[in-house]
Amino acid sequence: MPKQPRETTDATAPLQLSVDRASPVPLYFQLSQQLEAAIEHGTLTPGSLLGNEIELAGRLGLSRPTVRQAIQSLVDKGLLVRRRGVGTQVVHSQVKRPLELSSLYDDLEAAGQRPATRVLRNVVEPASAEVAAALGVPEGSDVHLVERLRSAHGEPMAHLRNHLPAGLLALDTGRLESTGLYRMMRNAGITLHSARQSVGARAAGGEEAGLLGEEEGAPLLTMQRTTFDDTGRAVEFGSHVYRASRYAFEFQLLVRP
Amino acid sequence: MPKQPRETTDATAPLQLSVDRASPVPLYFQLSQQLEAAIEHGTLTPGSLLGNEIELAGRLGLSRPTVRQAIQSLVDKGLLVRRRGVGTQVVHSQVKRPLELSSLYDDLEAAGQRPATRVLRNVVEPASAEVAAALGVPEGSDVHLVERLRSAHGEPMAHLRNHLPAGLLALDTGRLESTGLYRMMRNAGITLHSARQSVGARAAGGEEAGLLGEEEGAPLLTMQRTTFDDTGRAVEFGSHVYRASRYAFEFQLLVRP
DNA sequence: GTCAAGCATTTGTCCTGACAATCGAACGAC
DNA sequence: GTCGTTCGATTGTCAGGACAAATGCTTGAC
Repeated sequence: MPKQPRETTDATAPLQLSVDRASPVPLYFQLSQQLEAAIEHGTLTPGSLLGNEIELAGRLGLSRPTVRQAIQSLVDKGLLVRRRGVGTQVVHSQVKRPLELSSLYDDLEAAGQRPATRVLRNVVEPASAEVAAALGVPEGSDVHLVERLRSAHGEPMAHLRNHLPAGLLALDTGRLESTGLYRMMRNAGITLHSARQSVGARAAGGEEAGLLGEEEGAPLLTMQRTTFDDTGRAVEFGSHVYRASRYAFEFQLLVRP
Repeated sequence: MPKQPRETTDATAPLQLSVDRASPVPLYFQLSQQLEAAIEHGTLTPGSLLGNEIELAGRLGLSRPTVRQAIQSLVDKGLLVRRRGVGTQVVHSQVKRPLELSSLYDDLEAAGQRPATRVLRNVVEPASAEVAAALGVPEGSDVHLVERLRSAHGEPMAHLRNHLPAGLLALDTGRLESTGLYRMMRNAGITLHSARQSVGARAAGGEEAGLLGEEEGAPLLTMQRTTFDDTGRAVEFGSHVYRASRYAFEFQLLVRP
């Protein structure tokens, strides 16, 4: 019998895919964005095959490496799975968003909570041993200390203490009260890259209980975090305390093979 | 004046790099491993230039895309930084290990703590609504429930409740007491891929306080986690409670650009 | 009927070649 | 001296081709 092509359900066949070669946006990125949108939107359903790379490249007028680069970026995000001899499938899960360096301000804002910030202290002081070690600066050298109380709906949520290397950023108190620290850093051209975090819990002491509006001894969620930019330089060391009754960390981990 | 080459400190020049074309290990992987080892070992110091890709390719008898693939994998791990027009540098930081899906058992063992596990329950039961939603199975269908108490140095550390889809894994009580759940899953050929976590804190209730050896009302660290394998299937849903006085989560986040 | 071998399909790896975009430094005009 | 300009160096993007390896189905042997 003459060859009968295997019954493949190429889910991209009916899909509107196109690239604009005049655009300055890289071709592989245009393609990966369209595929990601189709997955997000449900046009590409979980488990559906993507159609083989060579045919896809031909249909779009691209080379195979370019198509592969687009697909690979989505595989890295955990949205697609490739299997040799089989094809590329949309991942099967509830998993959607990749992990992000969570910013309390952004988290609250995304939840529609209208965060408010009160700056308690905004000073330059000599670095303690702990801060110096975390930031990788000499002990006793100048570092910024920013201490803030963050609320939502008028209720205190968290007490934030952050140390930053001096001179990294203009830390205007007004801006600190109207936006988040991470956003300020990004706007200053600092690209955040990685962070080392430690999350624990402890009972509230008398002073912080009063500050946060909790009973003494109430459980608090604590986080210490050192954040690094893309050159590996430490740009922030934070010691935060959250009211456990009002906040929990949510995040997603991707395992690198 | 005739061209004077820019003073580049190509740190790879004195480095012993070589690839074995007879090996079944991909060339780019051989190279990336050697570079990673050199970084880990300190032979490649933070901030040092890597030497340009074309020259490196020529020196090793490889093509540029292969070298790029090796370098890219290390960039993805956060060990290297590329800058157009400048070169590729070893990242500058304390950051070394990429993030991992932390396993309490492995964490304790790595810390030399000799973890011990007592299995409190190991049963199959119908899935509650919460568990069914987390695992993506029908409500009321069979799921495994494993409840364990984990100790170190004879002191209880954490109370672990895990739900798994029925039939995924043979959950032998003996093995559960001698190793970790994640290790069992990996040994069964399940490749863990991603996890969605929520970390919070609360005060200990009377029952769990007794179980963990804490006072009632003592702060506890809680974690809920759904883990997915590489096909996006949920393979585990855990609700864990840790003694805040004895444990904190440490992990590292990498930000995807 | 069952199991092994073969085959088509698809991704994985690797090569060569080309041009664009960006960065840093040297150079020159003022 | 200071500020643009130019230029070399380096990574970023893209093309097209070739072969290897794994998978799953089909076919054939027993």
